[in-house]
Amino acid sequence: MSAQQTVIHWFRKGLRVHDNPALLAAVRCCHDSPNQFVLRPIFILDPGIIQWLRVGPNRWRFLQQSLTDLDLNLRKINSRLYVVRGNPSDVFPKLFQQWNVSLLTFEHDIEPYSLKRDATVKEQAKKYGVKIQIEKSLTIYDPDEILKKNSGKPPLTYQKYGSLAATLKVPQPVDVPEKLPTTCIPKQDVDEQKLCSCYDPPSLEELGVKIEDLGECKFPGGETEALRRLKEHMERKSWVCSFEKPNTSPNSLQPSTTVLSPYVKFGCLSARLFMQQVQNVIKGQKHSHPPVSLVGQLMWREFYYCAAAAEPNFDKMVGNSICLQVPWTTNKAHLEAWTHGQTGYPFIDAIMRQLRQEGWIHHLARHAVACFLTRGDLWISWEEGQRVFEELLLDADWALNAGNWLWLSASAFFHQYFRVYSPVAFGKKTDPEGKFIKKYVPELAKYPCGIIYEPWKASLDVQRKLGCVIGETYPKRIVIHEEIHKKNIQKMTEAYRKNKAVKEGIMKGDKDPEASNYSGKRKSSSSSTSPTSKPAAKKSKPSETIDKYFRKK
DNA sequence: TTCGAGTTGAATGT
DNA sequence: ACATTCAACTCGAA
Repeated sequence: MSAQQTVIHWFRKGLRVHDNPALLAAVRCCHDSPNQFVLRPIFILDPGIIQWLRVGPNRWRFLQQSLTDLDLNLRKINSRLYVVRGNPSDVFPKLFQQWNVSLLTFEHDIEPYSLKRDATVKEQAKKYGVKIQIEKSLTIYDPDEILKKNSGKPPLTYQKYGSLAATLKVPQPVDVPEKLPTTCIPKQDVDEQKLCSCYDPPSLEELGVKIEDLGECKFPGGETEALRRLKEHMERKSWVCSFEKPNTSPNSLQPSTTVLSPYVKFGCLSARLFMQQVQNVIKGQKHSHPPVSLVGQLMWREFYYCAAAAEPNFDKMVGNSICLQVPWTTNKAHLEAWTHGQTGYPFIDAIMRQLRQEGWIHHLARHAVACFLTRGDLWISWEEGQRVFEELLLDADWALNAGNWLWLSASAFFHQYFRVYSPVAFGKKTDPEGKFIKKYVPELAKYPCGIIYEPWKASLDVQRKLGCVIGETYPKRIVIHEEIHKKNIQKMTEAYRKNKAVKEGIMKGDKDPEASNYSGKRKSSSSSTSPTSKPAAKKSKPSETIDKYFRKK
C-alpha cells in the first residue's frame, strides 16, 4: 500500500461548507480511493499582508469570526480548518512536500491580485506534480461566458447584461458534503499533534486588532450567521416579494435591507444559494422585478463582476478602458473631513461615522457620500473614496466597490451627472426628524427637526441654546453645496466633452481632431428641438476646452 | 443616424 | 402621490 496522500482544499473567499464545488471535488477525490487520501482544508494567513492590506479592525474581526465558524462547521463533519501562516508562494512548496499532496482545489477568482497569486501557485503545483482543480462559484454566471457572448466586451448597461445572462442556464448550488473523509491527525504523528494548535484560527491579537478600535459588532461573521440571517429574511415573504431597493431607507436606525452583503463578500453565503432561495420565495407570487428587486440586487453583483473581469485596471481611472478621465483635484483637508465625518453636513457626517463604527451603511447612503466626495461637491477622485470604503466596509469587494464608485462618480455605466444628491434634502425624505443624525452626530442631538440637516442656519444665539456652536463643537460646512454643485456639473460637461473628443480623435486616426469634434458639436446643437436652447452659449464653451486640450498635446 | 431608456435627483408644481 | 422642468450624458437597438 502506498503512502498516504493529501488533498488540499484552499479556502480564500468562499468561507463556507455549502455550495462549494471545489471543496466537494476534494471530498469526492478522497471518497474515490478511501484510506489513500487525507483531506486538509486550509486557509492561508500571510502575516506580512496584515501590515499593508487596507482592512480596518471591523473587517479583520469579521474574517476572524468567519474562520472560527468555518473551523467549527468543518469539525461538525469530521474535519477541521488548517490556518497556515505565511505567504502562499512560500507555504505551498513546503506543504506539497510535507503533506505529500496530490491534489489542490480552490475557487476561481477574477481579481488581478488573485490571478497573479494563483498563477504562481499553479506553477509550483506543476513543479511538485500536484494536480489542480479550480471551480467557478464566486458568481452565479461565469463572466467569461457573458464576455464571449458579447464579442469579448463587457456589457456597459444592466439591461444588456441581463439579456446576455438570460441566454445562459441558471446554475444551481451544489450539495453539501455530509461527512468529510477522515482528516484526523494520525495518532502516531506526535510531532504534528503538538503542532496541531499552530493551525488554529487566528485571534484578534494575531490580526493586529486592538479591542479599543472595534465598534459594536452588529454583524458577526461566519457561515452559520449568514444562513441564519438568510433564513430570517426569506421568511418575510411579502417583504421579499415587494422589495424595491430605491424605496428602502438609507437612514433608518434598523437596516432597511438584508445586510447579507458582508457574508456574500467573504463567501460565507453563496450567491447561487441566495438567488435560489429568493426565486423560491417569489415563485408563483406577484413580485417586484430587476433592477430594483432582490433578484435584481444579486444581478448587479453579477454585472459588476463581469465588467471587472474584463478590465484589470477596473479600480483605477488611468488605464481603465471604460472609465471617464476627469481632472479631479487633491484636497487633503477636504478628504480628511469627509473620511472622518467632519464635513459640516450632518447627513454626510452621520453616514461616514456609521461606516467607521459599524462597517456597514445603506446603499443609498453610499450614493450620498460618494456623490458628495466626487462630482457633487468636493471634486475629489473616486479612487480616494474607494480606498476609504475598502478599509471600512465589511462588504468591501474589489469588483463591487470599484464598480459602484465608477457609477456614482459618473465615470462609467451611469452618465446622468446632472442628477446630484443634495446633502441636505436627500436624507430628509426618509428621516425628517433627523433621528439618524442624532445618533451618529450626537453633538447635534438637541437640534430640532426643522434645522438639524442645516445647523449653520441657526442664529448664534439659538446654536448656544442648543448646546452646539457651529464652527466650535461641530464644524462649519466645508463647501456651499448650492453653489459648488452647479460649478461641478459644468466641470463634468467639460470632462465628457474632452473624453469624447479624444475618443473620436482615436477613431479617426488622431487626424484633425478639432474638425471632427466641431462637426459633432454642430450636429448636436442643430438637432436640438428645444425652443429655449441657447446654441451660441453652448457652442463657445466646448471649442475653448477642446482647444485647450489639444494645445496641451 | 436617430432615438428611447437609463435601479434610487431636486425643486416646484398639481 | 404623481408631473414637469432643469440640462443634457451614453449605450444599444433599429
